[in-house]
Amino acid sequence: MTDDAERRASSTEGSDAEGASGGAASSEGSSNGEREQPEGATRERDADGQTLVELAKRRGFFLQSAGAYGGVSGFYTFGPQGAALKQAIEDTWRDRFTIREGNVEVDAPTVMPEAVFEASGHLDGFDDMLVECPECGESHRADHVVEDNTDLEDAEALPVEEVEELIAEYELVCPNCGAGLAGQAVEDFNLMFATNIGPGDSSPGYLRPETAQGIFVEFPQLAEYARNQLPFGVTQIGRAYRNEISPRKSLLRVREFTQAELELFIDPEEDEPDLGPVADVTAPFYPATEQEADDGDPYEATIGEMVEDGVIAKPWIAYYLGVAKEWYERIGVDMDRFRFRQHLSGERAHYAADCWDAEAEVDGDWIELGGFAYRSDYDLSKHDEYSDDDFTVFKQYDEPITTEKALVDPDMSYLGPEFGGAAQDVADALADLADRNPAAFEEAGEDGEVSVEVDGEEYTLPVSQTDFRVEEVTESGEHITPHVVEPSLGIDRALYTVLDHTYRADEVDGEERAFLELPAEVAPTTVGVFPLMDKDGLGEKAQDVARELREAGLSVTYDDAGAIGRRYRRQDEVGTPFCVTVDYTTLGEGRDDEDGEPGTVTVRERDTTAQQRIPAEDLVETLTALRDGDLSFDDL
RNA sequence: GCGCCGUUGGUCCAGUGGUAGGACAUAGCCUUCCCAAGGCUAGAGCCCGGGUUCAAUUCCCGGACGGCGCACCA
Repeated sequence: MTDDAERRASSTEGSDAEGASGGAASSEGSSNGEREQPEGATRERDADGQTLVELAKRRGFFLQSAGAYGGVSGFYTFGPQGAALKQAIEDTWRDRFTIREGNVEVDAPTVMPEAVFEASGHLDGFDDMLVECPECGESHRADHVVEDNTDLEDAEALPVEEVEELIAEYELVCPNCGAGLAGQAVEDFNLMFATNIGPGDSSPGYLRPETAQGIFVEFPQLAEYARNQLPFGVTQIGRAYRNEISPRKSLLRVREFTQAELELFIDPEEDEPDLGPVADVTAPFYPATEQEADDGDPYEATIGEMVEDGVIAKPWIAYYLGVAKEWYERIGVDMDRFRFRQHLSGERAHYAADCWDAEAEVDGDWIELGGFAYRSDYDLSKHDEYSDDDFTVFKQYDEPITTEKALVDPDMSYLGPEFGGAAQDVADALADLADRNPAAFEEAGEDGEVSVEVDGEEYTLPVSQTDFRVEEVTESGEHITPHVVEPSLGIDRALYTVLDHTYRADEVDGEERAFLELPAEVAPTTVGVFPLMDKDGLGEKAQDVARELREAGLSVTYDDAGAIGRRYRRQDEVGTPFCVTVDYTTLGEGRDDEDGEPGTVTVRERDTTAQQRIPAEDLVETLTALRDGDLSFDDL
């Protein structure tokens, strides 16, 4: 999982002259403009990063943490709006990837012992040595500099001091400018946050750099819960931590973030997905071949086509790309600024057969939103090797297989006195020989002798002492290590992208307006309730309405401060899709009778600012249906 | 981590070697029966530490934080 996308994007699209541009947004006029717009309105899509960060802070989406103490780089606090939005996004992810897929969710600790990360490879893989050139200032991987210029192959495993000595000894130079690196300090850094478990430092622990290991280490028990039936999927939404050298770009590059991951455990020989539900899903794809071609471009295709054409090698990956595309669209990511990009061969981990990233264009750069990797049996095999537990499942054959098998059961009371310390090794060698070459026993006959070699020494003994025999053995199955399919999505980046992609600026009655076109399902607040003015009992009535809506489970904001237009704009800026206003007509005191029936309220839609009058007693039903997408505003 | 630039009410900015001003926002009152209107009023700020100086928000040094570039991103 890399952020190569960022690098690639900024190098091909030119440096984004950042910062100063001030005003909002680039692309004029909206595509997808099926909604009616206020007359004369020009609607701008997309905020620049500065506008968005300012809105986020001012309106309570997110802000840098601990500002009172100078702030700390790479950590953000979600404010009231942001926490609600994040929760809503997580809820839709859970709905789609856990519930609707029939998977189960777990919640593992964020701190785990060192042994877990030895097995996972993070302890070595995340521990890099850097040396900086005194002339040109470029930083290089010190271990790579040593490996590339000496016969040493595993400099990464050496202590920092030794690497420094090696650089001096071989008079190694900067790969960039050729200046000598001798005497330069080699800086050690580990991207994992380290801590101690319990008192003292005898039990080191680390904050997990990804949530996945929390699932992998519990595989033996999780397989038990799944009654050892493949395939089964385990999901987790949780925090992960990486001590990034240089956090950047607001929420897009942070030190603590939320991942939503699914680990699907499959039998690689049996389990294939049903592509039916996603075969017709279209998305922009950017395969490796297109990226490497001089005139290559992303292109639109269906999931089904991509599998048929063999571009997506693994049907399981294709399946989850389809699921993810619909999910991203559901939470408000603009599909005109979205694509699936295949990892280049040099980019993916050695165990990954095929790997695709979901990417979104934000502020002119393509950023990684999530990764879809076929991880084979890599993770489970590693934990099987490093831990005491068994990370396989027993797979029953359709029919039990009965074979003739040559077996020995040597008489240890003979072998012991005869061969002393080598007795056990001799017994093992006999078992091995029987399996490989039973003829050695059969040809010697009951009264013959058989010989095995252990550590270069030949041991000979009578066949009669080995209890050699050929038996029918019935095997009902075998132990296999499941393969893992992993869709892994970053929630924070998704949230930032949604804010960026749903930001709109237009003009209503000559006044500028900024709003978030958030899908009703994820909007932090579903409905704002206002009295037209806070007098003559309007306030009391509106309070009643708000209370009733809250009791029905809707997320409601009540506001009676200032002019009505101001209150609409407040809700627009945090993406509240609907506002309800109680006026004199509601109370049955309408002064001009053109304006609706007594007992009705106005419902105003955020995106068009259009209004409809509906009876107050229908509000719960109507707004719930609007939120859930069972009713469109135009049908009111 | 290196380099360049920056940091002034909630937000965005102006300005100054004698501790600051605006816009928007916010709160209160008045007005107004539907889109940031108007009037009056109020609260709220010079990132932190050190140095120079009679005096530092301002000048110098360091730090933190931010933007950009480089590096890093298993």
